[in-house]
Amino acid sequence: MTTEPNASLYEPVSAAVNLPAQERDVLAWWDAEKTFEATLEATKGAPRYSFYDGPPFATGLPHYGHLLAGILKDIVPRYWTMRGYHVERRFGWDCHGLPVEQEINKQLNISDRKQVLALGVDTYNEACRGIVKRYTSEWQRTVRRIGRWVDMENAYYTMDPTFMQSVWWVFRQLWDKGLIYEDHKVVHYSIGVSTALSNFEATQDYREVQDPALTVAFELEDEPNTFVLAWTTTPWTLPSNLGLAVHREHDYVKLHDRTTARTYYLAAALWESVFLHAKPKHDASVMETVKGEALLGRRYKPLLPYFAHKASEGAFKIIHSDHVTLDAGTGVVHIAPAYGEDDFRAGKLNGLGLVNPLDDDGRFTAEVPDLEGKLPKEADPVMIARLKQQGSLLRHDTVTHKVAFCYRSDTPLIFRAVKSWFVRVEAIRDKVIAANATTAWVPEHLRDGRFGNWLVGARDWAISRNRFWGTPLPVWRNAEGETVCVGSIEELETLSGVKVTDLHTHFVDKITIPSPTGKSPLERIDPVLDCWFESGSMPYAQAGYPFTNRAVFEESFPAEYIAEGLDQTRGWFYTLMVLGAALFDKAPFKHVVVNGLVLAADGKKMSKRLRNYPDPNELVEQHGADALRLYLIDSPVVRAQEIRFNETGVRDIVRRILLRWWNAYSFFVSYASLDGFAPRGDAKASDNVLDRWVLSRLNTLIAQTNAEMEGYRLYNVVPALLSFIEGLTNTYIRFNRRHFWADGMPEDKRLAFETLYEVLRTTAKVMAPFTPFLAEVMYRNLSRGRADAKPSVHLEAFPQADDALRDAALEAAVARMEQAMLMGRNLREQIGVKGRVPLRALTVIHHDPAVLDAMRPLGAYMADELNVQSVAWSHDERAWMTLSAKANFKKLGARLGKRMKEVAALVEKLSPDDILTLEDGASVTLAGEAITLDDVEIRRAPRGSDSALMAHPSVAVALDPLVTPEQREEGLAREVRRRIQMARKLARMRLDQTVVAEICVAGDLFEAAKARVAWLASETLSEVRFVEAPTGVHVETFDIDGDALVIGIAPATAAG
RNA sequence: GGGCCCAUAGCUCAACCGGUAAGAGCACCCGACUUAUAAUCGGGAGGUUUCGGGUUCAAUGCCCGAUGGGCCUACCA
Repeated sequence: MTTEPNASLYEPVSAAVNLPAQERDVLAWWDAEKTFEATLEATKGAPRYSFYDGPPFATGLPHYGHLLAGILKDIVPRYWTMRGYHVERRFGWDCHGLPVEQEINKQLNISDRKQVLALGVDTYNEACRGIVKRYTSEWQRTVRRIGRWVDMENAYYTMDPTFMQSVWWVFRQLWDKGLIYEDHKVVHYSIGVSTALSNFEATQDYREVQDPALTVAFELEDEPNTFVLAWTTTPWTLPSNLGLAVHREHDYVKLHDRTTARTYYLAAALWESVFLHAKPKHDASVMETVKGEALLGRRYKPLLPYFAHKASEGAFKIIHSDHVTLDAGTGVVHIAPAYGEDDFRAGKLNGLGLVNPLDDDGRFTAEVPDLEGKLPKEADPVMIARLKQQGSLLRHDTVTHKVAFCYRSDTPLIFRAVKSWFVRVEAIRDKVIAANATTAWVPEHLRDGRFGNWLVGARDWAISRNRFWGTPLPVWRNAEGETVCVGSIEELETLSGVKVTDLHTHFVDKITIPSPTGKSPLERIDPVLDCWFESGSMPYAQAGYPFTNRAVFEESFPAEYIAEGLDQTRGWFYTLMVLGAALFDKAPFKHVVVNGLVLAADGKKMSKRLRNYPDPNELVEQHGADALRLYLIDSPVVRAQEIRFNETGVRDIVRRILLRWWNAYSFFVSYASLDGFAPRGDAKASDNVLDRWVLSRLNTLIAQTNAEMEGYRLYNVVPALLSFIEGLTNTYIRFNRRHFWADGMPEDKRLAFETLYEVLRTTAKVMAPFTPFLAEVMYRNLSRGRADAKPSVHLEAFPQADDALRDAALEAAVARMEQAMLMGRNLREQIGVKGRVPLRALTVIHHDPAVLDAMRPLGAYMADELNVQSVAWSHDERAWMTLSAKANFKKLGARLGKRMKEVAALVEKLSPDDILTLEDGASVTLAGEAITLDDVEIRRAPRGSDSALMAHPSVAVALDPLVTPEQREEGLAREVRRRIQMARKLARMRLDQTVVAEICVAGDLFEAAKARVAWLASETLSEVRFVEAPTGVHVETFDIDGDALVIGIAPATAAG
């Protein structure tokens, strides 16, 4: 450091700072200097810290949820970069899937599959491709503005051929492991638009509707005139009935109904509601009760003739199903495997087979001649009439329930089995759970709670979608059933002999693969992959693994860190975990920080229509990105809870943290410039107590911040920072100001500068990951003239705590001092003596002399702050206070258990001598228990005396309340001084300008002022004159406790 | 319907995963200070820790139930 003394080393700093404007300058500078790239360059070759960025859908604009996630995705990588790791950050875009198709459907006015086919899949897909990058520039702007460093230029797109090829590879891996199969899946199906709907689409619109509720009698094969009663709200599914389900553990009754002269089976718990409580009431009586178990396997006559031939294939029997409940109906569920998920599962499990007499438009086929061409809802009345006529309908009621509607065609959705491809998640569930057990979550409970539960209940994952804009399933098949799964572009080229440039359906569907055995050519099957399959493949696909970047992938898998919202439990977290476990038996990430939902200030969802939240861009321009970043990580949202977004909260961060911090910095820069201070780097050499204290606090902050960041507890960072900044401004600078005002550069002043410099520059480094802008500005200015300075704070190493500088006893002593001052001010208020009237003595009381010794160096600060003439120290507590003891419940409770109460009562009766014994370190025996000082809590209370006293567990103080006339007068003189200063200020005199102060005052004030006129003159840089009618460039009249004080200020003449 | 999370001062949040006078900040009222601070500092008021049971020597915290909110999930035919 070879800076010339007296040269102003630092850029001048204004106390009034426009943070957002400053941030914009920093952004421009980062861009110009390519600082982000420089941090990557600087860490090249260092160990990798791997971060995976979950891709957002490219179809919307960024909102607070994205901002929040973006901030979490920035802070952690910045931190680990400063810790010396190489942290690549690559943005990604989720390009495929429904949201994009929907945009295009809206644009092209398309409502169903046929229209797409009519238009041409190539045209359709290219239209989709065309809008994917629509919002990238908005995203880039916002991501940049919040200070997130991420490579958006080389972002991965899930629609890139390299990405899609890796997805194929992932699929092929699963295929080879036998984890892929094709089956039916029961899905929401819209007969209005002849297409299956995704869950997302299907649950958009639930409505209350009334449906028929039929109690239908199925006659048993082997027991004439005996029927099993089943309940259904979908009469149209009855032709497809292939089974009846009971629960094996439920009780069923066989009862005779004289009204219909038949015998029925139904659940014991429900027979009365069916026969007695409803109208018409039947004359029925129970014959016997059996377990459902006893009914299993019994066969019944097909209700309707259409599929009667299925009897030979195992249909028309009574089976067990867990989904049978006793809440409503008869405790017997009619099973139509094609038209319900539970039905499907139960049917499959029991070999009932499957019939599906609906065509793609939802109309009955010729398999059911009576209903041919009818829609399900049209079939209902026909069925009801038929059942009634054939005597199969016991009851016909109506129920009101919620039903999903098609949001496009306004028709109720039905459930219908469609062909679908699956990943056998259930087969590898244990592996997935084991992989999950290796991960660390914030908040912890999610891993085994919400997410863990989800894994435990995981079902096979349906990965195919009958759509167009997505990665095609890489399966080719011919009519004879020969099937090939293709795992790469090259393989497809080899197999087909066709050059492949793009993997979307409108390219690869044209490609056929000749049959290896000379049969008909293999064609690609129809569906595309669920886009969640693609985002789950992201760790492999972003690298193009295994075709490219093998080494990069291997180094970066699994990720050290990911961060997304709580909604990804069922989304990205899940698909990542399933694929990671399936492919590599590994969790693809080690740490995950889960953020909660950002709500508007009114607790509702943020809604563009309601305009119940501030525009993110405007907010950032108003308060700055640093403030937003701190606000968000200091909220419950980083613990996966929701946050009510409050603009005033962001403003508070600016006021409570950023401005205070800035003011400390600007204080330093202005005085350092004034004095030509140039750092030598020897702050440690200072033996000044506050210098040592603030360095200790700084190192404690560093240690805490590292510990919290290593545990990914971002929410603990801001509180520690806040208390540090508070101490820096309100204790360190406030009590140290005099040092900085000294003339010249005495050693103690120089060391104070060194200390403050060290603290500010280090704080900038500590804060760099959190408030990257402000930290950058301060660091760069404070680094001027240093040979070892980096161009940017973000190229610095994150500070490590120097334990040698940490002094817990000193931190405790200063905390006691702060407490003592607080109580001192409070006492002054109690005894009604203002701060300007000096008091004679403050006594600091603590039983431990060592504690007093530690505080002794701080006595001068206390005397000054509390305006007392002397500070006394006393360890004789009993001379000042009455002591009592109370049990330390935590300590004793663990030991004593039930005897706690007894001992606690005895502790409260301890004599002062006993307490003293304890304080001296000896023990006292109570009810046979040895009690030591640690086992009790000493309470202190003032004792009658002429001193005002206040006690706190950490320290007690007493103030001598005596005010002599002398003291009173001095107080009055200070009042006058203050008024002169004020008048000077009002007269706009320069700080160093000598003035003439003409004063008119009477009574005590006059006496006090007159007696100390020389003191007043030197304190206020004035020539004080007592006159009848003050004059000057400014004349001000003050009121001091009812007495008038008139002051006139004029500049002193040059002569003096 | 199921799962998970949440409920503490008017508002936003703490409280060392059972320990005994529940803490901040903002807002409010009063006061002080104003030679770093679009400030700052002190004081005051404000709580049956949503409600009801239970476990325990001890519950804001654990258990059960209720109420309210949120997220996820789900065709009880």
